[in-house]
Amino acid sequence: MTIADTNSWRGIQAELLRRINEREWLPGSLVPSEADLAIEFGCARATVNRAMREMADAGLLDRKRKAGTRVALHPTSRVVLDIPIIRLEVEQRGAEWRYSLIESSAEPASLALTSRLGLPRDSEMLHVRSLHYADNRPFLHEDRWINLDLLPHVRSVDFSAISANEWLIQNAPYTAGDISFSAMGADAGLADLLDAPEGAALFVIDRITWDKDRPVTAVRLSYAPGYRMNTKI
Amino acid sequence: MTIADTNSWRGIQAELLRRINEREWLPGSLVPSEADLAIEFGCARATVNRAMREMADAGLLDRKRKAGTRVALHPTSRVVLDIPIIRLEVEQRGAEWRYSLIESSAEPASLALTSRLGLPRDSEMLHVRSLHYADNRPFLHEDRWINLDLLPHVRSVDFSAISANEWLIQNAPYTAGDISFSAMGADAGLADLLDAPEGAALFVIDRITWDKDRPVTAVRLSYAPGYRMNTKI
DNA sequence: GAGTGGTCTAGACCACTTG
DNA sequence: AAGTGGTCTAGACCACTCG
Repeated sequence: MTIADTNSWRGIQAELLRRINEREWLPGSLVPSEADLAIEFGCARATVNRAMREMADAGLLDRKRKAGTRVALHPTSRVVLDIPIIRLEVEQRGAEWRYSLIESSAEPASLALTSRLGLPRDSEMLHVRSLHYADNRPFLHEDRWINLDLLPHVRSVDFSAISANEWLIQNAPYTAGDISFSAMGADAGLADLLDAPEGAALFVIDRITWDKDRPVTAVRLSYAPGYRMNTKI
Repeated sequence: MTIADTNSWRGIQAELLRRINEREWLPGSLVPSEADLAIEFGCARATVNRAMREMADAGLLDRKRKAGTRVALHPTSRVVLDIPIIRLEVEQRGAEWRYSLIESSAEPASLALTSRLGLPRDSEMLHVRSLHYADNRPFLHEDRWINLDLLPHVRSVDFSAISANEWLIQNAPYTAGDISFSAMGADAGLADLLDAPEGAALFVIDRITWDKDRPVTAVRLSYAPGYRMNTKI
């Protein structure tokens, strides 16, 4: 029928998606077992498994041993965001990237921060603030705290030559991270830096990364007004 | 060594991740071929493939035939967001969900919208606006346009009884979607509806869904101030 | 041309869960 | 107890792409 009706796993996946999309298989209903589908499509069971596993990962199917496979009741759409290095993000937009360091100094971190990170209160951390530009217009403000216990030699890095964002990606591996996205009104300081009116709505990303339960860095990225983060389903 | 050093694909993947995280394999460097790793781990090549494929999907490895596999230079972190039905999102926060329809009427859509959707200009679409509440406080404003050509019987749906969000998920399959996230200041109308000051920073999701190149619906979700979208890496 | 990853097979055993 | 998905194997052929 379709272009991909070879008995490849992609072709099978496309057919299964069709049956779900066209309501041939209703939400919540039991679908045939891998073995049966393998017979129907004339292929090995592993091929059917390859097709269905991805759909289960994507939340379209619910699979349980013995109980079999069902079409998911609430197909929560799963969105994948790629968060690149800021320099690359700017350059991908066809703009020229520029960067300027505002401040880099070791300071005792706030109680709010140390408690979130599980560090002793008043721990000294490296506070790095900088601005990233796209075509000489402010693009985002990076406000970062780096764990000096974990990365002591970061004290001697010259963050006017390389952005903290990029240095960390290349030098500080992490195993987990928490991210949150929100909207905030620009305070006077941010408004000035981003060349925006005070109170302007800013898109904000807060991220904390961990290396096996030890915090690496906490950062807030505040984008200049008008920024959109795009993706596809 | 580690807990999972059985020669399962998970164990192998953990070991590969360790080599990357601990800089045993440097970014950009060539890693052994699947065949060599299979010998090293004493398993079948398919098992190594299973471990590495996922890492390539996640952006940690770059794989090319003949050229081999390299550790990615810029490990762009990949974030997965689950976007559930709004009712479930509210209930998952432990709040009581309530919903109120503001408007539902067939109207000619703006040129901006019809051109984005690839519809004839002045096409009539169903415009549905509603408010979702969490514990009786405004949670988000849903402003939606539905393609009447594709879904003619939507005219007779009573959107005061079921939210457009939920009705569409259950009745209108889609095959693709564009999503964008941004921050916007609340205009007078939204401020009033969301019980927020005018100009307050709102987190906004714009989404257009398609069923094989035919637009299904375009929606803007404007969240009340303070909303955060959280996830993990 | 040759090396690498992409995929498929036929079979096997196991883990989990339900009846 | 039995059915289902999860995984692994040994082998095979193919597609791609680099040298």
